[in-house]
Amino acid sequence: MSDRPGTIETKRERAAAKRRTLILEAAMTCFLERGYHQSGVRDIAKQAGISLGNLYNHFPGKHDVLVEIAAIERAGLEPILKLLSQARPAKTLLKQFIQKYAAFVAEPESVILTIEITSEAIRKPDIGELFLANRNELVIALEALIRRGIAEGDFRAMPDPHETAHSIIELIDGSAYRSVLSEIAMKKMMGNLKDFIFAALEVKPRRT
Amino acid sequence: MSDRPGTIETKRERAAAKRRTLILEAAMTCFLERGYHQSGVRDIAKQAGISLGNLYNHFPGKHDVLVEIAAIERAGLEPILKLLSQARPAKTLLKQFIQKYAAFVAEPESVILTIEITSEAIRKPDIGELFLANRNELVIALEALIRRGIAEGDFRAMPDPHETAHSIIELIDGSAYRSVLSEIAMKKMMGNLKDFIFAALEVKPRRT
DNA sequence: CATAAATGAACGATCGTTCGTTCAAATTGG
DNA sequence: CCAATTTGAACGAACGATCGTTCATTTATG
Repeated sequence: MSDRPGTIETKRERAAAKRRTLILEAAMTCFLERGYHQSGVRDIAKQAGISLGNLYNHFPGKHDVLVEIAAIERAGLEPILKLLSQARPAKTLLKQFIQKYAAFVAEPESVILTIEITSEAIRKPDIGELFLANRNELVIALEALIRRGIAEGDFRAMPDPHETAHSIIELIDGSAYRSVLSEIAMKKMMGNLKDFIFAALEVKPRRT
Repeated sequence: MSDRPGTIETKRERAAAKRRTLILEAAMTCFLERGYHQSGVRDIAKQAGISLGNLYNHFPGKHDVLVEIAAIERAGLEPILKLLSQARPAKTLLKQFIQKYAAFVAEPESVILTIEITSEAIRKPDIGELFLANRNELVIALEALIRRGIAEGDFRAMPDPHETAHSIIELIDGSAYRSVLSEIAMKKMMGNLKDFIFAALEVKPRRT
């Protein structure tokens, strides 16, 4: 009974993991309030309630904090990915996808963090790749849904379902940005958004 | 003949104006290469080939340089606005608009500057308002074109042409961002882009 | 000669990071 | 099972660099 390395180790690790998430949450708060470049490492440490030096015991540097946040942020897409893989009618699923994805990306937190991350991604390859990888996962899933919809006769045969999937996501993203930057309720945009997307996808016209 | 204030003034003013544009171009170069927050005032001055202090004879501060650049950047939209007000068939005009606007916003310079400006606009109201004002001008013009197209029977009667105009622009912007960030030629996206937009607007389906 | 333009040193603040130190907890030796 | 030892989390002063801005001074111009 002299050594219970597992238990002992996890005790320390648990504490360290707790500190890490504490720092990440603090950093996210700072980045949201002041922006990435305007947030000093001291601000993050103070917000997290720990010392400046200790932050560097948990993260190699400021950049790595943002990388981790970028990873966490897009992890919120998982339930939406789950939704897309269900075996329900394509139209129904697409409608639900638009609703849920729009609600997710129209959160002010999400919009601001995404802009912050995007602007950093221009010159930091690791952040850019992370961003694109997550985006692509979503596009692939949506493309599969569209292809199924075409096969089942719900959607028209469009030239490039992959590009169409991109377009749909870019459309929702754009609306979400605008709703936050112009302070317009996303609710007010949803009607047109669904109408626009379905008009672009459906076989039949709206009723002339 | 001791004073010819008009001539003398304009001579000085011409020189000053030249310096101003020189500084703005230098700043744009810096912001593109390094980003706004990573570009120091010294970098801009050095790039412009003038002294640090002299920059402050022409601009109150760094922030004002970005404001001016934001104004210049979006001034490039004027020819596109002109296009939209022509008296040609709505379909033709829309097609040309998509082509020209896409070509304009898909320039890497344009994308990077826009992201840089957007991320700054979140917390700087004057930049945000400038950005939205220019954007709105474009939307209004496009909305007018869409309404005309509906009246002339080219486009379907959609619930909200203003929102539709927003959607079209957001769609093109989104594609442009992606073409730059993912290093995909905009040309490859144009086909789907036009197809998507026209499918969303047209009265008739594609041919079932 | 008066006035505006141009200069770069200097300012205080803040940046991201490193450092030596402290100290409680974990591990080991007896 | 206690004492000695090792570990690494926590700290905040300190570092050099750079930030945006100001200002006294020099240079050029009308």
